[in-house]
Amino acid sequence: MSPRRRPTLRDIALSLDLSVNTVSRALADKDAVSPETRERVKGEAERLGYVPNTMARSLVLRNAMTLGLVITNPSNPFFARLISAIEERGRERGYSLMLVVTEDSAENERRAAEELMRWGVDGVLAIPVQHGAEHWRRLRKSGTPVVLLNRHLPELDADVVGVDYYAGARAATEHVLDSGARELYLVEEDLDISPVSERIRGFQETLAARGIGAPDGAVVRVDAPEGVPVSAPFDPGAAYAIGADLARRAGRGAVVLAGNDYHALGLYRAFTERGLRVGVDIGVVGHGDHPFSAYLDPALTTVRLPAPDVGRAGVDRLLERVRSGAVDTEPIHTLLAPELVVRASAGPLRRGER
Amino acid sequence: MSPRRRPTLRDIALSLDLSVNTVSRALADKDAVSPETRERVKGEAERLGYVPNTMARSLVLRNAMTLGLVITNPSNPFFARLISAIEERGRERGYSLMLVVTEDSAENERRAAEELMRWGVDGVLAIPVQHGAEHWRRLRKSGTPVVLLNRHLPELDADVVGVDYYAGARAATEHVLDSGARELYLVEEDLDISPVSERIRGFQETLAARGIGAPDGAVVRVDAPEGVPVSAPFDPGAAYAIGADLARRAGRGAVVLAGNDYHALGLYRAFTERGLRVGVDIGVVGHGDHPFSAYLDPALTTVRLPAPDVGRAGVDRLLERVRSGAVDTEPIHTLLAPELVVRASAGPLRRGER
DNA sequence: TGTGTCGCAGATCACGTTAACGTTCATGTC
DNA sequence: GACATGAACGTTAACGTGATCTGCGACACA
Repeated sequence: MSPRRRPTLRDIALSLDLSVNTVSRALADKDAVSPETRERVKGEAERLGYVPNTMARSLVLRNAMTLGLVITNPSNPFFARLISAIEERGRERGYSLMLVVTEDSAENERRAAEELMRWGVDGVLAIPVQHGAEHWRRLRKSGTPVVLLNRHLPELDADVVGVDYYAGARAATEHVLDSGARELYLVEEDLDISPVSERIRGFQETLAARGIGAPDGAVVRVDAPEGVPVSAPFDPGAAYAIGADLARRAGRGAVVLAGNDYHALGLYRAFTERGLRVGVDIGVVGHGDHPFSAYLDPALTTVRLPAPDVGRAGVDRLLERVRSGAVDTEPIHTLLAPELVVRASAGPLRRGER
Repeated sequence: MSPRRRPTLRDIALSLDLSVNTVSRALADKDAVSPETRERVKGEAERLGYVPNTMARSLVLRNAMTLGLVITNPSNPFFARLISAIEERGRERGYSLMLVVTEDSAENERRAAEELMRWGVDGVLAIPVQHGAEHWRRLRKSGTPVVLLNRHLPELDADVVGVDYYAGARAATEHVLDSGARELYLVEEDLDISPVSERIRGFQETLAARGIGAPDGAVVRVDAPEGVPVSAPFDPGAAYAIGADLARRAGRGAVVLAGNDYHALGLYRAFTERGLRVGVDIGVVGHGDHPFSAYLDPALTTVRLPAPDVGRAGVDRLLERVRSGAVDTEPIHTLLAPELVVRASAGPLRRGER
């Protein structure tokens, strides 16, 4: 069977001896069409297997009914859930989703913005890389609203929908302090992004507020995976690597907070291999509540992130911008509250005698 | 600043007193344009911030330069990596990606096919749900090639690019038998899809080939998450739930093969809670080599899936169909080889006295 | 000088759709 | 019978491109 041309309104019109316009109106259920004609048109459309051409429609209506999603890495479980939530919410609202993956490369992101601009998407949701916002500005100047997801961008005054990582870090830190621990460490990815800096701030301010001094080098940076093959998933390896050092420095009863659960997992192994029992000799708290975390041994105390809420709120905010056409009014920041999930990995610990 | 209309070819033409056509040719680097004119045009385009309109171009060129990806659940780590690889490969080839998430719902999938048809995408990659292929057939009949990913669909004669799960299950089973175990179980999701049936076949045929009888109910089905909230990630819970029963039935030295690493993780906990030491008293083998698996305690012996290769091969096959226009010729099945990763969870086990 | 050729540009049309505006014709009203 | 009304449809233009054809001047060559 030859892949023949798709039938168009014109084909229906020709076959019924009507004008293209009448056919269009009939199918769109607009008035100025008699019931009989409407039926005939719909029947013929069905018979011919007519499918409307969205691009042609978008061209004349000047709206693409499409949202762009620029994401760094779908293998981050939080981002994966974000994708699902965004796609679903958009679909409910009648929007298709164009996805671009940047792998945290500024150059890729620049090209992504350019491409979405060419498509004339109605709006863009982006988990931005840290540097460069000129492309986002250009996008907005052309009338396309941009909503930042999960990460704040100092150089760009745009709406942000994300998680209150500061609160998450505070809650985790306070919980650990309340359990009696006094020697705390924070392991974070070496990325200059707001979630990391906010968690660090939450950690440090909580300690300061309690008048507790952090040990030297309490905040440990883990190399961000660099030059990794594309689509490489998150990896506990980097945190594992620094776990050895941490195991040496930390006294009994110390607790290590990790910027994400994968890091926590790397620490588990590093500590276990050195004979430290997680949750007994040394505490670990994660961040993210990844699907595996509840099933680790010991079950990981961590901070649950409201991924579906962030996704939905992001879409809603974006569509509100699309609707109002107000691209450049005062940006709104929406930070959704995470929730501390207390399990077993943070204690009760044996207090330090060493 | 008002979100003013995007400049078009016409604006450049007007401003330079040229025809739209000449401007188009100049920007497209075609001949029949003098070098000076070309420079003037490009300069003006730059100055006005001109961005070509992909939809208009696609309309006249009758190709969308877009691929559709229909996926069940991005939270499956294997699928997440697939998304990355597909997006990247497509982008390298100049194609954008339209993503639709089905959450394994046949109705969603039907609508996804319809929507992609309306967009007139050049080709579709799909991880199909088990039932109903009429919408894929319609898509192909309209000239849009469809390549199935990871799952085979008996009712549809389409290209398939996936993983040789049969071989994966064979390799895992043989490894376990070679280690001396004789009591084997297989835990699989209760989904009627080819990866599951192929793994079951590989498991059973390997046992049969070695003349080893499988215990009653050796193949255990785990409830597929149903009615779960959208964007729910994979969950070890279901496997954990049946782990209790398995722990009772299985003798010392038995080994449980799991259909994916999340199931393996659920089993870890179920066994551990009952005092069984994984890798010592009872073996566990996973499938998927999820990023957390190497760091479990004990490290999970599992089957590594070549996600990036599947993604790239899928795009390549699809684009070959697009190029040749041969939508209905003999379908090609490409099964990529997985790789057994031997770690600690499958033994050496204590042999069964019980 | 005529003729062919080449470089460069404009004119025209097409892609498939929707919107604004016209036209036709039956019906109703006074 | 003159005129307004309104339903049902057609005509035309437009969205922003790209392809094809045509036109025109300059130049080389016989």
